Amino acid sequence: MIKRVTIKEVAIHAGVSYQTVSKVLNGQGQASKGTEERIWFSVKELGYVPNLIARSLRSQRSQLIGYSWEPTPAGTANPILDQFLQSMVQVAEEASYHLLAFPYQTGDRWIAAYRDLIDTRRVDAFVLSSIDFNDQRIAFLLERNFPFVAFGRSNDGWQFPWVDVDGAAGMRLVVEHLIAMGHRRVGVLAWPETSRVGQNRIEGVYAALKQAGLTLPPELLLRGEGSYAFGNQAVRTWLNLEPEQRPTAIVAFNDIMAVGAMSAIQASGLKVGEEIAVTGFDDSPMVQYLNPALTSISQPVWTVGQQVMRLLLAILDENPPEEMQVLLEPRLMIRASSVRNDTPHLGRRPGS
Amino acid sequence: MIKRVTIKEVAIHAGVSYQTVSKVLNGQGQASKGTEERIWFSVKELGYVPNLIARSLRSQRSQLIGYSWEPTPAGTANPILDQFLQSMVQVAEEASYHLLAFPYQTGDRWIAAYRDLIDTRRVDAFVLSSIDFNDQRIAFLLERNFPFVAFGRSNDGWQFPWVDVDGAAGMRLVVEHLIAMGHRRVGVLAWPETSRVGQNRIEGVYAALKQAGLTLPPELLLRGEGSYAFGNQAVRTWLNLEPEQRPTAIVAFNDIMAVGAMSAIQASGLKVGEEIAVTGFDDSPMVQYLNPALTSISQPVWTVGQQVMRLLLAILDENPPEEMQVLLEPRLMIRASSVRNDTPHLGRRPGS
DNA sequence: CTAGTCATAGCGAACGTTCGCGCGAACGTT
DNA sequence: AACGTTCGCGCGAACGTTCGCTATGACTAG
Repeated sequence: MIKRVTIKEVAIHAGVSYQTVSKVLNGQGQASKGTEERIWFSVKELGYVPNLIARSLRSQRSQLIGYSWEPTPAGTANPILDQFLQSMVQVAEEASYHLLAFPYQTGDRWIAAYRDLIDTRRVDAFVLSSIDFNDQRIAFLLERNFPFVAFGRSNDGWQFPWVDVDGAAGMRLVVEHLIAMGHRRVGVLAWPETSRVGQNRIEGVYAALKQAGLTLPPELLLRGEGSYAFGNQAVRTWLNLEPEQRPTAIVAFNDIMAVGAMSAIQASGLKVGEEIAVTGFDDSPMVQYLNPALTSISQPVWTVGQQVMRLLLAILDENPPEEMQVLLEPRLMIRASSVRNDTPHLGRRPGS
Repeated sequence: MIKRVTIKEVAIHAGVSYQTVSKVLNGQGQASKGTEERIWFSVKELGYVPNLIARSLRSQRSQLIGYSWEPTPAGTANPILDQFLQSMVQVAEEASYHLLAFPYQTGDRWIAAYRDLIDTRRVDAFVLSSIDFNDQRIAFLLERNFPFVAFGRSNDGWQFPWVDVDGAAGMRLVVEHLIAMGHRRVGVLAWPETSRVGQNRIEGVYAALKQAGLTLPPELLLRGEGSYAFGNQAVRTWLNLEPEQRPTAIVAFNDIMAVGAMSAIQASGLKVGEEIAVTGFDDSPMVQYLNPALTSISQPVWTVGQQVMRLLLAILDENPPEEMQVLLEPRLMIRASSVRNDTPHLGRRPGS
């Protein structure tokens, strides 16, 4: 590798001390018009670029933001990773920060990962995702007073900066839509009770039902790990009920369960959309191409990523905004899986 | 933030010079058993962790590897990003390297991004993906003699380290499978001729056909941008041909085109799998749950990521292996979309 | 005319490491 | 007893910056 040109060589070339070059470069304005010009000329001439590591050593800032995320289990996709990363990286770069990816650790080894990155001064802050109740990462970082922003909420008692999508609002949209389509018995494929995200979403379901004077019978609420198999099995159970006991619409907390549900319905000879409505959550890229296309909730992932990073940069800049909590609205994507053919046009175009 | 403990404080605590501490820490073995123990004790006692930035400044290595990837267009998913990143990050960490993500740039602004990261000494190497013919990133890095490893091949004339999946082999597997299922007219939904990946794959198709004494009539080869719409439209065209002119099997170069194809077939009242076979490429997570499940080619993404990183680390370690080019075999996932119900069991279980 | 102010620029030090050199003591050899 | 080797460790310097203090000269105000 070629020898790099340093600030000292620029100084010699411009006939000043290297400290003066530094000042001009950082706009400290302690130089006459003439020397300033000479220095800038030398910089161009020699192709000088400041060494970020030396700068970091001096400033005690790495300009790096650590992020680690839960790998998706085999056979499932992470529908938001790409956008989330791209949006964060883009915003970060404008402030000459970069994202440092580090391995996800299970058990209690994650703590060593975070601690090491802090102690070695490798990162200035963290971004967290997949937040749950009593999230120990948050407890840890709060205790160490180390900067971070979370994608997702945790315990109500904890004060920390987060950006989240309003899952309750999303479910309200879905359920209101289904009620508008004439459904009265809605089956819900939900998360385990321990899930913070799941609790939020189920509240939205209850709220929308209540507003319409409806209830959710216990047998129409099934909780599971969000797999195809679970969705499929759950719906088979429901289809074995007496016809008037069956749900006429099924609301799944993710797309993959919805797909499992659709499959079970179709296997029983019923028509999804026509006879039983199905909805998902996340609006995974492929669901618009299913047959029928799946109604789903689309999260504003790009905005989430941007906001997370903007918030974090503001905090790092010692310039935190008033509002450290940002709640974003999801969008309902109405498609054929929840609309009967004889239903009039709804205003929102399905399919995109 | 709390004041960090430095090597000098350890030295004072252990009653030696800080340089001696450094030597013990790096196993230079210039210390007696006694002092060594004292130093280690002090390290534990004070909770000393070396400052990576200072170390970097001295060693002129950032221990960071830059990676930037093409964002997927809206409505499509990146089926391999998660695994690719996770596998790389995991291997990198074992050698105390980390991955630095930076924004993807279009036009010719990408060059500034790579140049800056090199010039500011922010990264020690790069990983490249989405490689094509005459890839200017490769030309640039080769010229600057800057370390990198590519996921994908480029011009045959260029010598550089890469890891790739044998797309030709993948297509041979698919086509041989279809031929074994009795198909003689295979329609191909391919990439544009300018695509390096596409060229490789189409060669596999030709090879398999030739071996079976078959040919690919020009009208059964359509090239496009890999979208649902393209796959859908192309198949509609084919279905308008005279019955004996139609393909009985359709091979798509990605899953989303295959889904478009399936949709067109089903819309025409034909049965996918039974009457027309369809296959995809990438084995995107959801395709196993389609109805019928889609036969596809699965890339060993995890292995690719590991090999890319191992190769890169070996190069950075000045210890490059003999073989700087690694070609990995994909797997054919046979599912219902390419198998008639009356076909005997095939040995490989569909569905996973 | 003198004292104070301001613009300009230089200098020393520091950030936290690692590396190479060299010194003194202990040890073994003749 | 004199000499060479080895071991253990300290010291100075360097990596490439930035920051704060100070020195110089010119200009301004009283």
